[in-house]
Amino acid sequence: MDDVFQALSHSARRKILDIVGKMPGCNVNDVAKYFSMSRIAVMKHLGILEKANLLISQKSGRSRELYFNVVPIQMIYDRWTTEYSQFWASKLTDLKFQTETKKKKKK
Amino acid sequence: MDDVFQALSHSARRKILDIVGKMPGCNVNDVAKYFSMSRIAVMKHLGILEKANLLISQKSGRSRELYFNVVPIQMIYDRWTTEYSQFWASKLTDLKFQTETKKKKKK
DNA sequence: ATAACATGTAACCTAATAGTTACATATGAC
DNA sequence: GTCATATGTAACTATTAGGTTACATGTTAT
Repeated sequence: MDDVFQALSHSARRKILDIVGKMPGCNVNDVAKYFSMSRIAVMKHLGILEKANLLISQKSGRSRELYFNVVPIQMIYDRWTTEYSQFWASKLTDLKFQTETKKKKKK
Repeated sequence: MDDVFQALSHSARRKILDIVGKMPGCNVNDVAKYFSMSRIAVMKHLGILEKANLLISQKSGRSRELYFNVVPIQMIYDRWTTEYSQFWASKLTDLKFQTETKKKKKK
């Protein structure tokens, strides 16, 4: 679980997930074009995502096809909707917490 | 958003959230008792959680009362249920897209 | 065969994490 | 006031993260 959260903690990696999610089967260079950092840096991010099982890759010829895997996210979703379900109902009605956090909300 | 995922990426911090969630208003030492690491290390974790807005603290006398805040988690939940909703139902997409996207990279 | 392309590996640098110990400050009990 | 308690701050260390450039390997096209 650490790996998944760690992988998702970097905006570049979440962006990669969005890109691959919209372009299933795209390769490393396709993804790297969206970033200003070097291709090697992108590959390291891909490696982290793959280690967290959020990406699946498959070699095809000289290129590597990338696929987004939603299962680990589903796992986290399940944890939150079960273990934290008690807080969802209670805190949603308490508007004090929401207004406090509304300003500092960013992407 | 980086802060929230980063905060959740360490199992000790997720454990802290569980502890504080079950003991609202508990203080730093109460939490530290659950860990073998030093109190200062625990305080650093608390600081990270507080910076991510997952914890709210309030001084009361000589101790600090801790509360779990579910709002940032709800924010993430919203993102996943909206942006990734396409993947939830059917995570297997046909392979038509990948051939199309690869041709477009002609330049 | 050779050139262009896609990916992989190695070595290196800087900054942030995660932890420690030692000391300082503030408060409640007596 | 004195002392135990609860928290806070400072300084240090080791490891990991995130990035770079240079070079190597494998594959497709001409």
